[in-house]
Amino acid sequence: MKSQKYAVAEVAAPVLNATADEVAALVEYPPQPEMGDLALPCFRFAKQLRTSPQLIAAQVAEALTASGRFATAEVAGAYVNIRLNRAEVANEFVNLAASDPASLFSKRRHQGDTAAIDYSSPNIAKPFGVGHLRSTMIGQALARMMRCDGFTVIGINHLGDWGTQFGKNIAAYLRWGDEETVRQNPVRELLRLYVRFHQEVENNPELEEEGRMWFKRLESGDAEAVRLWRWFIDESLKEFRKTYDLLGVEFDHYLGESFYNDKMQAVIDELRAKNLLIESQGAEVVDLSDVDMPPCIIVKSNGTSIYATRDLAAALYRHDVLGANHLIYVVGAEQKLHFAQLFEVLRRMGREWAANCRHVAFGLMKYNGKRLSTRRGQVVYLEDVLAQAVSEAARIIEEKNPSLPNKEQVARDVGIGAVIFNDLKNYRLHEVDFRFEDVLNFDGETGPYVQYTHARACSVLRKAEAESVRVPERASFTQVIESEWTLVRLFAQANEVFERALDDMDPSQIARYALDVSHAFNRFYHDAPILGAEPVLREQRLVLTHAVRRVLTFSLYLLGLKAPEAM
RNA sequence: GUCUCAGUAGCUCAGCUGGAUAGAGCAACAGCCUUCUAAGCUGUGGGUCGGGGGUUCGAAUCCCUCCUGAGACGCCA
Repeated sequence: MKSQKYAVAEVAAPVLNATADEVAALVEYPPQPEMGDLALPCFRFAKQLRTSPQLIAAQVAEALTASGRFATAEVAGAYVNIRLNRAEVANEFVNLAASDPASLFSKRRHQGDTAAIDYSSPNIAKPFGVGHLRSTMIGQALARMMRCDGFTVIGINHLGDWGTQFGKNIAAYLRWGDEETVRQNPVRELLRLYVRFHQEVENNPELEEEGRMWFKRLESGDAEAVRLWRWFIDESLKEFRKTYDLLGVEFDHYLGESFYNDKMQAVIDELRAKNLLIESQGAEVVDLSDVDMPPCIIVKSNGTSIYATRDLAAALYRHDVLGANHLIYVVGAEQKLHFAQLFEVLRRMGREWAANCRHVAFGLMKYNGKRLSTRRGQVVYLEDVLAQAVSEAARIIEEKNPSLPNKEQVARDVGIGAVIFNDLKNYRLHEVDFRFEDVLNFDGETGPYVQYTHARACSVLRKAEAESVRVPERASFTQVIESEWTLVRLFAQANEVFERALDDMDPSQIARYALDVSHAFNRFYHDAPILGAEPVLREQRLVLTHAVRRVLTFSLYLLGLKAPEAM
């Protein structure tokens, strides 16, 4: 709709003694569609032009009408309400949506840029819970959105595969575990041992020392410690990959924290060489008091490094070795300060690309209003949630469409889609309270609703084919009824929605858009015959249906959902 | 204590860089399948936009203040 806003602005600007860009920024959508397609409020020109806003609006309306570029331009108080030439706009956007939905959304503003996105990043030997869905799916959606906007995207799974917890894991395993049980159910068994460790430590404090001892051995390369550690990683990854396969999530690199063990000294050396390190309470830190931030600890008082050092090494690796000039971190909001410090230190190290680093924070996932504690063994496994959603989808298919071919696959696509969409539809910074009743409800503003709408559109197109009705590549629109026009307007807004979603790093805006298109199509489907319309109208409506189908497929793709053709 | 984020209908949330009577979904109730998939469509009820100030022609939106909740605040990541 940008081009239409600008067209209005071009004509109105001379009347308002302002530039077209200034005016274009003021053009908005009227609250009620009956008022018009676009509106220009004229209040703020009153002072400069020394006339009433109403009079200014009248002059603007006159100029817009005289230009002949719009269907109507009417005054309503201080507003000018503009109606567009429906057939013209429909010809432009419906045909574009039908032929090339990616171009409908994106102008590929970032051709030539490379972005490394850090997302999902679960901890080894810990469960993959519902909480990990957030980083995983927001990251996956952003990866696709950024790729669509021209970025070369590098997806990185920054696995938590290092730290003192592995000393505890090893100690607990050696005391109470056995190979066979772990092999059968690695993550659940390792968690059980880990939880037991924390329980027993209450009465038996020397266990802590045992854990520390095993981590020291691991650090110094002790064969037994390294063997067990690697084994935990392998077993955990096998399970994680199963979940990623279900979700359809992919990474270019699995690079755990341990990968940077030998890359941190260089960071420390560089910071020291650049005189950024100062001694403080026995530790070495970068002082950030001049930007009102607490110091960033680089070397602990016991001489070892810390996560900030590791993250600096990882950032340098992503830029210098992987060639990324934009670094994106899809990590919980609780690490906000840490990333602010990290980016500030990078800037002080002279890395001008620090300005392109972004922490895409998200709110905590709670369960029945409570925070889950892995350490206490409170976990809702994502694989259990997905399985329940899939069986609910299967149940509904059995009830509504038992003759559907490919039932199992569709149940998977829909059930998993419901879980993903439920997570992506809300603003990422909000905390989400995970509740099965919400996730397993497939009515209303849900993934299955969008998928169902897509399947409906597919069904019409299939039926056309079966009746040997040709669906042309493009149509020439003549008359456009209200319910069609709502769809056309949405297509015309796709680019604005997409760019805002990307600038805000907010997939929920794509999800809302898909819901809007779905609702508009369902209304159209209900109101107007498609196949039953007379030939000229039938042709337009089939192209419109095809456009809806492609726009929904594309939106669902961006969000990481499958688009079954029947359900 | 300081900082950050959030507070909109019974519940879950939209509301774009301030703009016209604050919108959806769920839940409740009432309609719509001899016609392209009813996982749909339509309608009804439901709101002092946390409270109070301020800026403005105009504030859910910006500023101040208070209340509530969450998170962060040096050797976990």
